[in-house]
Amino acid sequence: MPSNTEAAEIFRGIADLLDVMGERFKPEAYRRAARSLESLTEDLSAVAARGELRSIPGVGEAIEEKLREYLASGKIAYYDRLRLEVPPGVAEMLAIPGLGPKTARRFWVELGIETPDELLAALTAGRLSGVKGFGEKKVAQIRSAVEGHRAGPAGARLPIEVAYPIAQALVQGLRERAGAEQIEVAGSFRRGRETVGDLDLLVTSVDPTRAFDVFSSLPEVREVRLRGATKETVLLTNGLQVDLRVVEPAAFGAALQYFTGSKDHNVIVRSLAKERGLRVNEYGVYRGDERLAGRTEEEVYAALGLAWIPPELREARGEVDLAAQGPLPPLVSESALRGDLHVHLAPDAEAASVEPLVTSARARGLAYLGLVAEGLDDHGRPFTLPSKTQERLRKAAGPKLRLHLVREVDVPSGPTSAGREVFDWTVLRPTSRAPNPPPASVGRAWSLAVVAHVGSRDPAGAEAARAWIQFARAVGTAVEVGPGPERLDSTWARSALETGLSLALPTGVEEPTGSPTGPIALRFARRAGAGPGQVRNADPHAPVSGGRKAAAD
DNA sequence: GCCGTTTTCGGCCCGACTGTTTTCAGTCG
Repeated sequence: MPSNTEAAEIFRGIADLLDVMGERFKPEAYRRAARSLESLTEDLSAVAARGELRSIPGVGEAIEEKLREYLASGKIAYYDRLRLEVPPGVAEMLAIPGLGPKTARRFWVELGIETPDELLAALTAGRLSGVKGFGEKKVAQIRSAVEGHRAGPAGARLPIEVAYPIAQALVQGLRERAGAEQIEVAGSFRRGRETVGDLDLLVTSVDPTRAFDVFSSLPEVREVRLRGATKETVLLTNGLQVDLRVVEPAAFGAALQYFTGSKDHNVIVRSLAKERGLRVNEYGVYRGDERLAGRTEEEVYAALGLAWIPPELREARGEVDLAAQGPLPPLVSESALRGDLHVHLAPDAEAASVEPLVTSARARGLAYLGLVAEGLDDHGRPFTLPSKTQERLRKAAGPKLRLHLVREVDVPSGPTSAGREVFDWTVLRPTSRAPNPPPASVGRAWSLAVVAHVGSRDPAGAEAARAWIQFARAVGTAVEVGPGPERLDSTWARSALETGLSLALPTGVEEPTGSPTGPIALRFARRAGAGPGQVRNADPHAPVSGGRKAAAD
């Protein structure tokens, strides 16, 4: 079964092989097409059926043809041919840090080394000593990199919810001890991508050396990879790579813009600058030698005639063209969230203290909570919130925080309509990975519902997600978006918004302060382009009082 | 191989860092 992901993988494979063959621009062209395919919300075959493959950024005549071939046969002959020319182990060597296409090619052509294993053997046998360009240090560096590569697949991307607390700890450490003034985590972390390959930290400081010293002595840091005048790269104990850059305040905005990316976004921004006789780099926007902007991102975009673009949208999906026409429509923000539609108390809620939940809800400025009063606990056992606990909660909440009772129902196996009068709304929880939603008529038995607990991180999950989004559309419910394998990510959020659905965002109100659920869910929604009007819990009124129209669809 | 209200040909981001070098090549982001 052809898939967008597989097509992207093939293109990346082609790019690697072309790299080794010494091609200059083709590899990047194939990689660009691969990135586009991955960010497509729609299935490739559907785009092909409409004859619109060429509308995908980076897809031209030649790549369109290869995509058609792939959809028809599952294969691309060009790729197979390249693989005959270049031994697969040579391309694999590109995955070794510090070893690029030029070096891999030299190993292959000049020394007959075709795999990482053969490279290690050659190093051990001393075959590289005396070879031009390979001094003692270089040999040691390559050896260490090859061994690291063999030990495990380094550089696996981390889910953002795993990276989030790490980033927070690093930022806090730097802020407290390094005398850093402005600190920001840039890169794909700031764009709110589902996974991050590394972290890019950016600080302003009058004393870069001190910042680097403090940074490399943080408990999370295992080793320093490199240190220059403006940049330090370290490896954390968990293997994550982190870059720290120190810039002067006058360039902070430009550096932040530059290192937030994405790559494709920056290419577009820079070529636009060129058209206008300007030049953009990480220090600022320049006309000749004159720096026009650099202190803030707003300033940088403005100097190019653009409105500021939220980081989550910087993915080269037309956002630059929009920003050239005027301010972008506002995205949902933390302060826009007025309630949480789906809050769980711990299963032993009878004993649990309810005050932290109420305090946390107030701190977040929430006006209402939809508390799951009946459903299944983490182990799938039926669970009812004791009425005593409900009472304690109501008392603690007071008049400003409204409590609503919510029922969480397994679909399609759970009950249908009984109990409507007791509960204010229903959370639909598809049974694990069920790709088979019930008919929409069943779903309409609820006055309002939120589809939650739909994951999408594997092919089976993706199929289920597609089906449940269709179901939600037919029923007129919102779908929950957020981090973790049990929620829809930003790509699915975009897909849901495109079909006219609204989103439900968890605020993380029931979790300890600083937990990543709320902020990440918000980033995913923003990444999908959601405005406040498209988020159900950005409505100041709980869905029961003002939102029955939502069920009408 | 892609792309185009200056181009259907001739561009394609560019600066930091390292190592091996005596002025630069390779890699990375």
